[in-house]
Amino acid sequence: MAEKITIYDISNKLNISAATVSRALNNNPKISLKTKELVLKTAAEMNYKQNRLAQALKSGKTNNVGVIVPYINRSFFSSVIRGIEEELSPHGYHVIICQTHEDVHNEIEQINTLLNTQIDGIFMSVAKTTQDTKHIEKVVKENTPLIFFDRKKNIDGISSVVIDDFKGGYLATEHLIKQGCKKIAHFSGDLNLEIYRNRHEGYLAAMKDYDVTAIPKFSMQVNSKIESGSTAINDLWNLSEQPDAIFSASDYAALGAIQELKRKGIKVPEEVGVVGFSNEPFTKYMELPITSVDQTPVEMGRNAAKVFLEQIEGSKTLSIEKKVVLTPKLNIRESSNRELIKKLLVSKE
Amino acid sequence: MAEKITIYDISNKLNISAATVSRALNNNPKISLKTKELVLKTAAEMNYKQNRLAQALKSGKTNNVGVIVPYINRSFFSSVIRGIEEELSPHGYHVIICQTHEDVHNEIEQINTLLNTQIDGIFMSVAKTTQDTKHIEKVVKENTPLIFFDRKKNIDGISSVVIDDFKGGYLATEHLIKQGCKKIAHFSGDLNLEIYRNRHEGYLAAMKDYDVTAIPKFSMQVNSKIESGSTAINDLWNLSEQPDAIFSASDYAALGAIQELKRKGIKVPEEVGVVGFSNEPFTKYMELPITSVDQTPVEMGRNAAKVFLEQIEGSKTLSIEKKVVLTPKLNIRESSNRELIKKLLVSKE
DNA sequence: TTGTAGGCGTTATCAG
DNA sequence: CTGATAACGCCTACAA
Repeated sequence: MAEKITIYDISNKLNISAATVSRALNNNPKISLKTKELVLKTAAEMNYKQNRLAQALKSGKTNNVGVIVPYINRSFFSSVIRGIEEELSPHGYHVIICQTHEDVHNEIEQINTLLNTQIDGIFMSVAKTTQDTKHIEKVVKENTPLIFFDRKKNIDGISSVVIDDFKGGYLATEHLIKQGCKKIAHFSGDLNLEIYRNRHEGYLAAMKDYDVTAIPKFSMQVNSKIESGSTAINDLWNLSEQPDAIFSASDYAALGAIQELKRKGIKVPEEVGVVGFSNEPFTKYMELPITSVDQTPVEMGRNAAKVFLEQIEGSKTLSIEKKVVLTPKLNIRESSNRELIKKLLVSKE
Repeated sequence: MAEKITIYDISNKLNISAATVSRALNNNPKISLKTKELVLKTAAEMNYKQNRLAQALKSGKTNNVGVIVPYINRSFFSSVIRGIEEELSPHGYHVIICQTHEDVHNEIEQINTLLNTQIDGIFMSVAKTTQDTKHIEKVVKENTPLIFFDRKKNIDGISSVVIDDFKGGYLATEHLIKQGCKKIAHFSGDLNLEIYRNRHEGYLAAMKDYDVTAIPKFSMQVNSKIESGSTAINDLWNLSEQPDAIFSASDYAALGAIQELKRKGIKVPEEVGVVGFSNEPFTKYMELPITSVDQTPVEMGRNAAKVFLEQIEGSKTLSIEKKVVLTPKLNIRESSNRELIKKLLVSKE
């Protein structure tokens, strides 16, 4: 049962032409109100459903967009996708997701199959291993709108939505300085990635602006892993002098640092303040909640979607490259909040 | 530039028919190796891309599936989606995501637009507010494969993949009993939902099997929120007697419980053991890591995908309803592990 | 206002 | 083995 019914089925039943049915269904002005209502009524009765596929083939527009991310179940990425979906869904778009597993080869593959499916646009955060960008440039050449979010490459004509990582690094460091920290260490990620370079530079700039000496040995490259954070602390504590604060470009490394400091009997934040980056869900649930820079992922997704919509509304030929930079938000929690701790201690006495 | 090129462009250039080109491209046996290779070569040169849309219109198969979840950025759901994507992607399917925001109206809307787009199948976890299931039955009537995961409704002919919530509840409770707990409380979720009823029954069954008295007042309905967990603890501590363990059907409520117990100066797990449910990422990062029942979401997604594949391979008419029940996994951590704590204490002395 | 006809890109059928 | 043709379901000039 439930044969697919088409506009022809309706037109036969009503003894009118399929064209008329089509017009009635599409609010075409060139049609009498009477026939229109009749068509609409019988369409509903016959349980007619528009075949968006045929429509898409005709119009060259599928109303589908693709989103390419490393892993869909990372909190950050799934939140961006949520933002994209929520912004685009009211406009009739569907979101197709693809994972690269941080592998360029998958990235290339995904882009190709997405183009085959005739999506109307692509949103992507490039894989860590992506160096060559021919596959990405190809998308632009085919006139398919492409929008980078978070992890981007600098390619002419491609819009992007990112957060101001420099500012994020600056805010985090400034906050630690204002808490009275004088010797602030920085755990950076892979400095080949722009985002980590920017966070690092934000850190250095804040140190400079507030006349705090940035000790070179205190800038360490640390993976985004709990163990790496612990190891880094041990490395630091093998030096001749130790920091009184850590600004980590990763929440996981920040967590590892806190765990290791605790093992060493060092008090956080009294002796060492810690700030992380990304505002991973776990940071706020900890017994000692971790201060972290929020990348506002849902907002990022929404903005990327808006850029896309503007891009397809605008004239096709004139595709303006738009660079949106969102301001990160510092969520101050106990791991860095000396004032709060002091108050708590006083109130307990 | 980059005009869309079709098989006709290739056929013109080669002075052969489009049909032959099509055959060459599709590994059709009825074609000479020579022409086939020629076509393949020039197709590559001309940068030809198959239009999957036209193919889909012709074949009635889009190679797209839809996944409907309450929120895509919940750890559990995004992990299920990951599993679905990873299992289906090698088979050439794309995954379209939809969110219901726990609202039936959105659910109905999403199902309709998905059907319009001619997807090949739907995966879904129903919204909490869903009572009436006409919109879901409609999908089956249209012969579109539908597979429930986690939150299902009992509808004839619909396959589902869930975890054995009863067993999850049983395992958690059994574990607490084996840790020496005698008065175990249970925080259940909304008992209108099957999953929570099953967890509750698992709890009761374990208590019975081990001859531990289940005190009715210790079975409480608690929301999946941190504050609700805290409140529940306060309620319990206003009773004439208190539990020595909590099995919470929610990790968030478990966390709230632990926080409140700590505020009261009650030691976890020495005085009160706590077990949660879902294995949310944060549970293992806590200073006191929380024991929790893992729902193996990625596996759930993979299995749902497999059921789908079987269903479309099999004859269309004979759609067998398949019920897959996965075994949950108890991750024992410090919040319930008295043995571990004892050892740690001894080693410290 | 309505009908006719052609085409979107592909594939399947039927001749040749 | 290859070519012509129709068809998938819809939309849109153009004609009536």
